[in-house]
Amino acid sequence: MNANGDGMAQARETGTLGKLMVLLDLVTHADAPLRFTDILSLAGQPRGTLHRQLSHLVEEGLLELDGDGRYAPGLRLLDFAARSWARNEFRLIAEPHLAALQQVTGETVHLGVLRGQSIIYLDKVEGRQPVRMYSQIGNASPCYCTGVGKAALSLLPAESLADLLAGVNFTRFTAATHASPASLLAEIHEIADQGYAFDREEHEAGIRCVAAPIWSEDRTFLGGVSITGPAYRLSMELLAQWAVPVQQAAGSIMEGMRIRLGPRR
Amino acid sequence: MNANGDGMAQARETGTLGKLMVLLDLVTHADAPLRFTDILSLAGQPRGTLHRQLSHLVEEGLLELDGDGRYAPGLRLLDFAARSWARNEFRLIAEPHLAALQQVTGETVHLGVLRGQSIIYLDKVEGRQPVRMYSQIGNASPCYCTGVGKAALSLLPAESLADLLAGVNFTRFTAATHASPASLLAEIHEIADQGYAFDREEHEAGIRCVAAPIWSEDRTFLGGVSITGPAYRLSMELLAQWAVPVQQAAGSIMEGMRIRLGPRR
DNA sequence: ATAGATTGTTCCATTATTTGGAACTGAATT
DNA sequence: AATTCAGTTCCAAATAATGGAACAATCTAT
Repeated sequence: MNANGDGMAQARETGTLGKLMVLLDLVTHADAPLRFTDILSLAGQPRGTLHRQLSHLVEEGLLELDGDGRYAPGLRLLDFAARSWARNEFRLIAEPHLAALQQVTGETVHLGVLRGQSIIYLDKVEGRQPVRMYSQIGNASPCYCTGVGKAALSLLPAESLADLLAGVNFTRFTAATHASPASLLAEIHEIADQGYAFDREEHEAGIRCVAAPIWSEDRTFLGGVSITGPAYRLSMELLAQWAVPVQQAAGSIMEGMRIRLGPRR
Repeated sequence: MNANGDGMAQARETGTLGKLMVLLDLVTHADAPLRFTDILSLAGQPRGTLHRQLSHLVEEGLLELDGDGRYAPGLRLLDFAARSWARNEFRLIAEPHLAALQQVTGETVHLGVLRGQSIIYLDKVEGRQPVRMYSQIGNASPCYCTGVGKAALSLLPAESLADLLAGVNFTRFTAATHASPASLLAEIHEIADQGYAFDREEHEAGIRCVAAPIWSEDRTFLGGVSITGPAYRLSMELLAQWAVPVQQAAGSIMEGMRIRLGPRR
């Protein structure tokens, strides 16, 4: 049934929009296109209501309904996202610095921002092979097991950090994934001291990274840059050496933001 | 089925959602982030109403409000789009055929779908240099001046075509852009006969392409594949030769759809 | 083929949300 | 200090969303 697991996280105050977003989330997070009845049981809404809601989403192009009555994410989302990405100021500022960092290390470079409890990857510069485009960009990953995520968390004041972690559901992706707030907190203090973070195969087995935090003057904006690669090629010693160039890249990006965005607020 | 006998074009029946989408459109189509007052004048809504609507969009992450009170597209759109793209069945089916076509010609290959009066580019395989990711993917381009667009239009029955063109605003991007439905219609008949379409620098000066149409059995789904490149390298003679491989790729993709999606619809 | 179950769609009185005018706050400008 | 301008909050009235129930269209198992 509507086994929502832990607690009611849906205390949104966005009225009609909030209800529709829950549906959009359901459909876009599903592994395969959903039938009307699938959504019915997941959303727990009356049939009539759900039918109208889905119709509206389809009419607006946010969902698509195929001939077999299956609902899939709509292509209008792509159009919105393309614009959102192309004009994103932070990404535009960071772009050249990411490319430079990739040149120096030869490995894949990521740029991410903290949104809620997730890191959203805004850009990626890969080494050899051509990019499979949305492979990582736009992806929302957990903050507690990614380099960029932990770097961003290390910037938060203790109280906000506690609040944020209280809502996190710790999924163990690998043997190295932090399983509780306690062990994560200890590492985050360390990260705050040294100014960079590692991902020791915590999100994906065989993948390591080193990341440095990026923040705005008022600490409203939290994100990071990282260098990622396979563990067989990236020893922990090598990663530790790369902490310096990653921090420098982060510094350059912050400088770029200061200049471009001005001394506001 | 649109049993809409009378031609109420713009009257969307999506209630609250429709109004919010207008705002999202405004903000994502703007050249720069908009202030509250900018949106106020564009949207023509009462202040109180607009304020609540924008707040809801921000709270849901569809818009972002920076410290200077400027509204920009939200990053949640990226997350939605990444999923929408990654799981898109049509794109997954077409992917290998696009790569093959790129190998044969060495030029950039595009995959697009007709949505309303626009072509939305779903994928892109580039020749040499690494892809700048959202450069084209997700982009919505006019149907009347792109190869994929004209190929898709050539599949429409006369009446639907007339209806669609009635709503098109013919912007002349270059000297070669069709300026009226009349000249476009003539070319579309030709395209329908021969089974492929050219873009003779109609959208962007110096850029040519040849495209072949793709459709589902019931002609509900219309799209196309194209090979695009600079005019100095792609003579019209060369493009004409490539009509064959492009049509073959389109055929393979349609075959893939038939197998994967079954004889339904 | 037929009955019965399942799935999807439409209707409409009730209920809840949205609306929009107006009054309020705070910052920038004169 | 006075005046505009930009943004926010409030609440009765207008409007849209809700959800139960009836209806229609498919599927499934005799």
